[in-house]
Amino acid sequence: MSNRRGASREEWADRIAALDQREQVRKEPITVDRIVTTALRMVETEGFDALTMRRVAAALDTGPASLYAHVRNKAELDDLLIGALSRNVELPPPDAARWREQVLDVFTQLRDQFLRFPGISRAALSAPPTNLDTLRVTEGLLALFLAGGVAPRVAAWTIDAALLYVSAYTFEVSLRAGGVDREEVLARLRMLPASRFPHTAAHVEELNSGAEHERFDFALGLLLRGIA
Amino acid sequence: MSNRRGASREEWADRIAALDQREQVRKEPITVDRIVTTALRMVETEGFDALTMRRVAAALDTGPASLYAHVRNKAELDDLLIGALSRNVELPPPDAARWREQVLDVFTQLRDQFLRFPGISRAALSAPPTNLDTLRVTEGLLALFLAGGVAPRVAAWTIDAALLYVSAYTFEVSLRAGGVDREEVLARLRMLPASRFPHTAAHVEELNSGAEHERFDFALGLLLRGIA
DNA sequence: TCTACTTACGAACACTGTTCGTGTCAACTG
DNA sequence: CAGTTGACACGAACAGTGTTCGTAAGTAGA
Repeated sequence: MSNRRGASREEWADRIAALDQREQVRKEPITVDRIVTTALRMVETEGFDALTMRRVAAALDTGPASLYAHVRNKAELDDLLIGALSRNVELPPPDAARWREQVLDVFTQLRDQFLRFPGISRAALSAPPTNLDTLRVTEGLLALFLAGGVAPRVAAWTIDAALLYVSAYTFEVSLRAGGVDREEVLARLRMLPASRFPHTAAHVEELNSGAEHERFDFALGLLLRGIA
Repeated sequence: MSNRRGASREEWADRIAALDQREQVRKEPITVDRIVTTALRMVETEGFDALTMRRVAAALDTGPASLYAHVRNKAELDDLLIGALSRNVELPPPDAARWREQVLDVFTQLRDQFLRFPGISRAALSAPPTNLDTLRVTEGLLALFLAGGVAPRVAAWTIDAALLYVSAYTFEVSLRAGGVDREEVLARLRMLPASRFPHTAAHVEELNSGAEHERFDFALGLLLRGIA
């Protein structure tokens, strides 16, 4: 069994293999943090649809099975991404005098974070309402509303509505960005028969107007203005 | 070539096979309508996630490839579903005196249609803005707003915001329905440390309140009240 | 009767998330 | 120091997904 030459050969091979392993494989063990940052970079550059367990694993030079030791699910990974994204939102100390302004600022930060990682708002809509990092944001928002003298229930429901709107808005914007362009939509709308779509045809330009985030500001203004 | 006996045998077999075919296969050819109604029933009973090309095909006693002769994509099928759903929405003739009431009614119809087909709001968010059936709904809404004396641009943007909200709201409700129950969420929220989440902890009950569609009515009320 | 054309569909491709069993290494224990 | 334990890594595979290709079959027209 123990041929001395054979053994020394195996040792030899092992040592050579160990040379590469020490420098490449064993250098950086897989951690949750590395998974999340890799996934985030992936979403940022290629969109949420391009985020698959296999591609994250490949970016970490391993197979998909290795990820499941650190992350329960793809859903949990999505949740972690939403958390990491939420941590980028800065919460201002409440200033009762300009609470509406501060609230709008937080929602705008959230909007920009969602747009920075295209398509991730779908994960935000699916995320459980017990994510600690998103709860930090709602806590901060609640502080601003309460400082402004808004009743707790009204504050809670308004925050809820605005968060839903921000998610849906950014989701749609992300879709449009990679899909059909505005000109094509406009051209098709102009083809509508005035007989069946009188008002739409008459106001096509206004329907399709709203550069940048005018519609966003309008909608949030509506929500905040409605509060007593 | 033409052996009479052999020929008659083949004919015989063909006729027997034709007996079954005439009654089963050839009875109902595949059409777009049959695909859509089958898919809708499937979404209604099992949710949008259960809607796959393969399962629709199986319900029609065929393979998935057969669907692609009538429907370009899964995306197009989704679009057709949204169209069929939109056709269920009744548009009232504008009555300037009670336009807000009428608008709320249309959005409520839309909400209930979305909830009737759980998860389909995701398709609604992804649907192109040129779907003729959804344009019919927005045309009807536009008519109501304009009859109420609302400026076209304000009307268009408010409709847009409200549609986004309805989609997001129904999507979330559909998720919660099949997922974690309210009690579990409440229990977890009650565990939050008051040191880090003072306002959230203080108003847990109000945050989680809102039976049925109270939050929905509240949000739409906010949007409509914000209009001059 | 023979041809042209639309429809139907079995099989396969390239993906997806996820699990099982095995391997391999590090650190604690005798 | 030797040996065992336990956590981590991962190749291979499973059951799905949307979609395409090439072929078969049936209907309609000449």
